[in-house]
Amino acid sequence: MNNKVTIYDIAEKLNITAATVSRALNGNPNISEKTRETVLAAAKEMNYKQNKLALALKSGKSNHIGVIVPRINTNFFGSVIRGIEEELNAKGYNIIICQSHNDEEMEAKNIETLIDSHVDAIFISSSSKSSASLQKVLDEKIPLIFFDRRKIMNNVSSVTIDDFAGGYMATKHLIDSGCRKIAHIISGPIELEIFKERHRGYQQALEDHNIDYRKDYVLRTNSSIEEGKRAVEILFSLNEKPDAIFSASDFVALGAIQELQKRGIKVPDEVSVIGFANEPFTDFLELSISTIDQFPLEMGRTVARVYLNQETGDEAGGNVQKKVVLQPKLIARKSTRN
Amino acid sequence: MNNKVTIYDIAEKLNITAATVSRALNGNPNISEKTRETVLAAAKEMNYKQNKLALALKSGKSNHIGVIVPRINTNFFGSVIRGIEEELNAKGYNIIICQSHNDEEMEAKNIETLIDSHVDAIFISSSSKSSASLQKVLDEKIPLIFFDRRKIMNNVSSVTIDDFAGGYMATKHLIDSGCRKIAHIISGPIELEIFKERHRGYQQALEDHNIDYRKDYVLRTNSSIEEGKRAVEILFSLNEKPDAIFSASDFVALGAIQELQKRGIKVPDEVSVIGFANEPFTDFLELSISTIDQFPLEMGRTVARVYLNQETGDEAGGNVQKKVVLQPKLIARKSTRN
DNA sequence: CTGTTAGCGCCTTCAA
DNA sequence: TTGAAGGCGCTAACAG
Repeated sequence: MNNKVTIYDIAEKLNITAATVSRALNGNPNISEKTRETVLAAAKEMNYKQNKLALALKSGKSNHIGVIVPRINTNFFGSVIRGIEEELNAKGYNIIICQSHNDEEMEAKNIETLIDSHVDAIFISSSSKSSASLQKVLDEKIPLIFFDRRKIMNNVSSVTIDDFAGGYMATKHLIDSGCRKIAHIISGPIELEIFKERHRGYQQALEDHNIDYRKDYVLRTNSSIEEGKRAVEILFSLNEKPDAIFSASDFVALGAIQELQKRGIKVPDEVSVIGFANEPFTDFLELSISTIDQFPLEMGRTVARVYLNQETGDEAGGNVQKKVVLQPKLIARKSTRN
Repeated sequence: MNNKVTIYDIAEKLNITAATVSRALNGNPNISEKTRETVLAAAKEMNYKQNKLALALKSGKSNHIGVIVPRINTNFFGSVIRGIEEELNAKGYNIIICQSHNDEEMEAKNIETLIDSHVDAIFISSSSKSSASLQKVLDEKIPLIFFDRRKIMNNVSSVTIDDFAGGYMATKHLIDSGCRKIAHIISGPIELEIFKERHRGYQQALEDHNIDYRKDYVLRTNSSIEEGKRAVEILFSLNEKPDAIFSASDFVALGAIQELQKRGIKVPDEVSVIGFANEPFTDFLELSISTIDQFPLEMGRTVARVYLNQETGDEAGGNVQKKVVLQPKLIARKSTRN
């Protein structure tokens, strides 16, 4: 029952040559209608299946796409991947997923593996400061597309959200509700564009509303609940305590809220808190958390489409790379006043 | 800069033959130390990289493993995949992920694609009632391993948790805390083993404590927050209202709690609620949700190990398939009394 | 120890 | 319209 039927088997049975079988199977026009039908019938009957490995070797195209994310078990990345998959599966691609765990070395290794596997393209939300590994991808002439976390590189398409706008709208939302002493938690490596931009949006919003930027109101942490608690400890040991917190991560926002409540500080009445990413749990809580939606599913679909477009459009000529920027959306919930 | 160096290029440069190069590269003992060193040096210098596609075609082994899950963007499956990946990447495998969306047809299509891609094995948390597609995998002599949601098939290893025990301990926990009118929500297709088993555990616990099984206390839903709310609507329109709910899904448990609270029913004082899966959000809530932990990371790692073992152990002879059953753990939180 | 040959399964010129 | 031949890159069997 093991399926090892090749075009040679079909050819033999039909007393023709493998080349003809190949032609029939691939819709090559230089073949008589009759032979084509015969071949197709035989192929079906013999339960023939094209060996994609042979095809890949021959054509140099594997129909596999590599996707690298920091981690898979978060709603944001899970949804992006889902979007990519939906779009790409329909076109006959499979996706190979790698996790970098926010580690530059691991990411480099993932890239290595994917190149080795001859993927047709790599989509990445990069955790690297250096672009060395990424450059390798380009050197191999493998299309590279950034999503969410991009780096500045030539000839590389990207799909991101406008993190500056996200930071701005979060901060403005706090300001509009009357907050003036707004802290910001940079909940990830400041080297990454996304955090820089969110921070920049924060700064700009303050400036536009004539609020001084205070260095002691800006903290750097990792993205975890624990770190959110610690951040509050630090912020509330200051002489002048903040009346609002804009965290670049929902998890940190949650930790902050928990610590505030533990200290008997009322959210949002005394301190407003807003997060980033719209992870589902933010909506589950009794005190639901205001946040910024990044439309991950849409992002994933867009990444896939950008790739497909630039593949088919290549001959048209020239630079087809594209920088798509999606607009984030403020989701106002109970952890902030309105 | 495009890297197209083959063993022929190396051979040519060194005035030897490709076969010798291959031998040197693969640690074949039949070769002089001197040539080996020369080849290795040249390979490094020329930045040679083995073409895995050619290797795959030649050997019939792709070093890709297909993984099929209902959906990827849930903590449970995300973590399982993470566990699989950790273990398998280290051994040079890549994993290809497919989502079935709980749809039998989609799952069949995924299987088809993976077979076509010549994956070395398929790991699946199956959503199918029929085993037809799964049988195809076996017909192709591709190792198949179930995790979480298994089906009864010969020659197939599986890694699951003891869902019966999970259902039993959840129910017993409610009974121990004084509940007697315990409802059960089967939050998924009853055709799936996992739900049958959890239900059986529920029944057994009732029986062991001399509590009658009431059909009107057992509901079937999908796994969503909305369905949890609806379930409460139905249960609390009964004459004799339950004093506890055991849901086979955390999401449904959450919905149920929200609806109960909306109705002014105190959780856990008037009604206790326990879920299943230990999704992270269950611990984030102010009223944290009691649940059953399934150790997804461990499950993923185990699946990978079972595969690796049965691959290497094959020669040893005979049936190496294995049924691993992990023990779940009760996580008592605030949504139940203790 | 090394070279020659053949083949994994497919596609694609070049001839006929 | 079809056949013959060669090659994608690698490995393994058989000679020498």
